[in-house]
Amino acid sequence: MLEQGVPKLVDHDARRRAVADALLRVVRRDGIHAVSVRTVAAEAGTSPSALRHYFATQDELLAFAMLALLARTGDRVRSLLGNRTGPAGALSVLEEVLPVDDERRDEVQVWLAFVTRSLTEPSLRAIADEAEAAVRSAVEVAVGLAGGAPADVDPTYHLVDGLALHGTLWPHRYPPEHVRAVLVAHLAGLAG
Amino acid sequence: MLEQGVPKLVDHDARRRAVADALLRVVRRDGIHAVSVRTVAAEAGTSPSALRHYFATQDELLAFAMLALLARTGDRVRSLLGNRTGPAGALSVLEEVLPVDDERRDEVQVWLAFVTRSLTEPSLRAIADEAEAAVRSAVEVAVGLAGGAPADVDPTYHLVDGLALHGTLWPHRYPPEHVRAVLVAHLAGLAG
DNA sequence: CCCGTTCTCGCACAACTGCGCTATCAAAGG
DNA sequence: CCTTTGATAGCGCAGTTGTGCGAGAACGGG
Repeated sequence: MLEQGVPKLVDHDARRRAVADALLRVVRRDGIHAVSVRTVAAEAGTSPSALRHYFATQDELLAFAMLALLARTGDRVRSLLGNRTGPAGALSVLEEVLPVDDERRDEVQVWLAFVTRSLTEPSLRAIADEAEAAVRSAVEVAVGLAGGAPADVDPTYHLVDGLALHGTLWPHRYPPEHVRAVLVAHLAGLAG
Repeated sequence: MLEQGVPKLVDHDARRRAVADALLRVVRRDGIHAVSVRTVAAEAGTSPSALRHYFATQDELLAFAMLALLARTGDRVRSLLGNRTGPAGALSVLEEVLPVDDERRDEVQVWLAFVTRSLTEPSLRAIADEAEAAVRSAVEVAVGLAGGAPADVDPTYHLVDGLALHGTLWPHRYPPEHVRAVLVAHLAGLAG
C-alpha cells in the first residue's frame, strides 16, 4: 500500500473535543438521559453520521467526554499546586472542585450525572474510580496545606463532596458564600 | 348518576405501591434511564396497559415512587425519634439515611438517581426539595442528641451526605465500618 | 341469570433510538 | 486533468419509547 495522496483535512483531536464539549452541554441542559447520537450531533452542529466517524459507539463518546472533563479539572488543580501555600492555598485548590461559580457548578452537575450513571453502566466504572481518586488526592494536598494531619483527610473529603452535592442540587439554599464559609471554618479547625 | 353496583375489585393504593416498588427495583438494578412503562410493568408482573390504569403518565409514576421512598425513610426516622437519646441515639438516627447495609445503600442509590434527574426535570424539583428538608431535619435532631450547637448542623449535614455519596458510589473503599467510624468521631467532637 | 363497573389486555401509531450502508464532497499528489 | 483518501451527508432498518383506543375478562349487586 503505497501512501500517495494523504489528505489530512481536519484536526481529528480538536473535532473529538468539540463533540465532547457538545455532549457536556447537553448533559448540563437536558440531563444525561437526553444524550443521543442525534441530540449531540445537533448541539455540535454536525450530522449524526459525521459524529459516528469520530466515535464508533456512543459508549466510547460518553467515556471520552467524561475523561475530557476529568482532565480539564485536573489541569486546573495541577496549575495551582506550585504557587499556593497555607490555608488560603488549600481553599483555592478545593474551590476548583466545588460549585463556587456557574462554571464550576455546571461541571459538578455533569460529574454527578456521570458517576450516578456509572453505578449501572460498567463501562464507566473505571473512569468514575479515577475521578474519585483525583478529587481525593486534591483533598489530601489541601489538608496538607492547611496544616492538617493524615487523619483529617477522610472527614474533609466527605465534607467537600457533601458541599459539592448540596451546592449543586440546591444552589439557592447553599450558595457559593455558604460553601466557602463552611469550608473556611473547617480548614481553620485543622490547623489548631 | 345512581350508584348501583359498585365493584371494588382490587386495592387501588396497594397496587400503586406495588408498581412504585417495581420501579424502584428497576432504578436500583438498571438505572433510572432504564425506567419505561414496559420495563416497570414487566418488573411488576403486569402489562403496560394495566400500569397505565393506575398512573396516567410516567411522570406521575416517577413522582409517586419518589414520594413513596421518601415516606418510607421518613417513617423509619420518626419511629426512632422518641426512644433514643445521647450520641448513640444520634448515630442510630443518621444510620437510617446512610449506606450502612445493603438495604440502605439501595435506597441511597435510588435517591441519588432521583435527585440528579430532578436537576433537569422540573416535575421532580418540589419532591427533591422536600427530601432535602427531611434529611436536614434528621441531622438537626441528631446534632441536638449529640450535644452539638446549632452552628454544628451545616457541617454535619454536608459530612453526612458526603458519606452517603461516597459509601454508595464506592462501597468497597468506604464500607459501612468506615462510614460509622467517621460519623462516630465527628459526633464525639460535637459534645466536647 | 343480567348489568354495570372496574380492570386488563393487545394492538397501533408516531416518534425516537443506535447503527450500518452507500453516495457525495473536499482536499492533496500525481 | 485524474486518483486517492478522509470527511460528511443521507437513507434505511430493526428495536424501543409514550400514549391512545377498543375489545373483552373479572367481579359485585340486582
